[in-house]
Amino acid sequence: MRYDPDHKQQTRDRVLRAAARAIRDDGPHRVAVAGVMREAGLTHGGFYAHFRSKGELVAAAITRMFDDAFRTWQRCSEQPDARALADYIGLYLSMAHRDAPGKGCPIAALSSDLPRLEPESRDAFAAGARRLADALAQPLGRLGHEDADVLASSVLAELVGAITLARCEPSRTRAIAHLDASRMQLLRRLDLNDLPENPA
Amino acid sequence: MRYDPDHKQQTRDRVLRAAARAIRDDGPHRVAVAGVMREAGLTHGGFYAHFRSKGELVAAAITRMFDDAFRTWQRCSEQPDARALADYIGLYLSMAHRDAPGKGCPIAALSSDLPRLEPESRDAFAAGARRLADALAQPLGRLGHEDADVLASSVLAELVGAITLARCEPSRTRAIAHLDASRMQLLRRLDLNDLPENPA
DNA sequence: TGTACATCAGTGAACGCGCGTTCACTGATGTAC
DNA sequence: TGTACATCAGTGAACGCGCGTTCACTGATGTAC
Repeated sequence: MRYDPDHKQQTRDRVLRAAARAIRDDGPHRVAVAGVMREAGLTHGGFYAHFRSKGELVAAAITRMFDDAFRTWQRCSEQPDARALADYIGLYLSMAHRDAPGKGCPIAALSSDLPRLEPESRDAFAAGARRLADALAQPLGRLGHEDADVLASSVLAELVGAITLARCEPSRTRAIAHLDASRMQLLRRLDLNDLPENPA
Repeated sequence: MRYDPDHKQQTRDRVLRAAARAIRDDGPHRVAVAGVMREAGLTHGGFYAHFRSKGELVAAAITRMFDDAFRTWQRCSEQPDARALADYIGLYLSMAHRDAPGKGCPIAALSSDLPRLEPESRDAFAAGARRLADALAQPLGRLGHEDADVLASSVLAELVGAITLARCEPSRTRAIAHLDASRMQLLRRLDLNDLPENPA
């Protein structure tokens, strides 16, 4: 081994990170291999030393996005259940999230591209989405909600839909209205309205 | 005028119909002008007699999609308010809708492509989405819900999100579970559970 | 009614461009001696 | 410690392909006489 054994792995990671952002921002079909490599500080020719094809990159990047998304949830879930849910809803339905698809939830960022991707990517995506839905169900169950799985699916649906509507709306005022509407309805549905205001 | 004065208009309509389906199924960036023209029974060269650019086609097709989507709602809304809402929710959250993005709701079919489109298309899209949200608010208001606009936004978000989750899920069983979960939650939220079963 | 003609919707070859992919090469690195 | 060397991550020119767009042309049509 001529180079640090971690060297290649680190490069691959840089490429993946660049891809995960670019794919969410520009869509899997508009992202170009050369552009991703450039963002990672490399030239396009070296790409195939790390991935067998663009499709393989997309699938790997999707897995990575969901790992990041799950980490966001985990940070919230270090708090008590009600607080965790309310905080996650607040983060998810924020204008910061609306304005930065490249750093946000892969479901919202890639939803309509998904049916058009290769099976490899679709499976990575489905696994990530299930993991997130399952994670949300746990505090809901502990808080005494019946059919926590059903409720979690419904909550995730409203989160995804609300950020989608907010992103489709060029007017910032109206985008905020969509986010606020779903936040209010979700907090009411989940009985989280009596929480003290979050300083963050 | 050598041809029937409607002739060119009819051709343009055929192209638009083909584009509206293809754009929803394959995404605006994967749709090729030549393919749309072929589906309309023409060759690609004639395209520019009808549209100034592919971007103009996409914007016009988006307007058309929302006209179709709005007509679906209007058919439901010929019934009493509660029935109209329940039927629309049932149609929207059906596996038939999940399996045919090309004939379904443009918001769900194009959501993540939208931030990447030209302003012309974005504006056509926003106008269509507002029209649908406003339409849903009316029966909700008449049924006595406070803040009908807020509720309509929240309902539309859950509809869009649920069909999105169902389309991201390769397993049909799990896709049905997502649709059922949101249908149950929506009917409960809107107090539509005591309606007699719909024969359709 | 019949014929020559003007119109213009539609045709298809051609263009430049960006993309995914390949491949012969480079040069920085750690190792063997 | 110093030098020759083998490795291999990364380079960049080149490829074929599909796409959006252009344009000179065709031929079916209704009209003028």
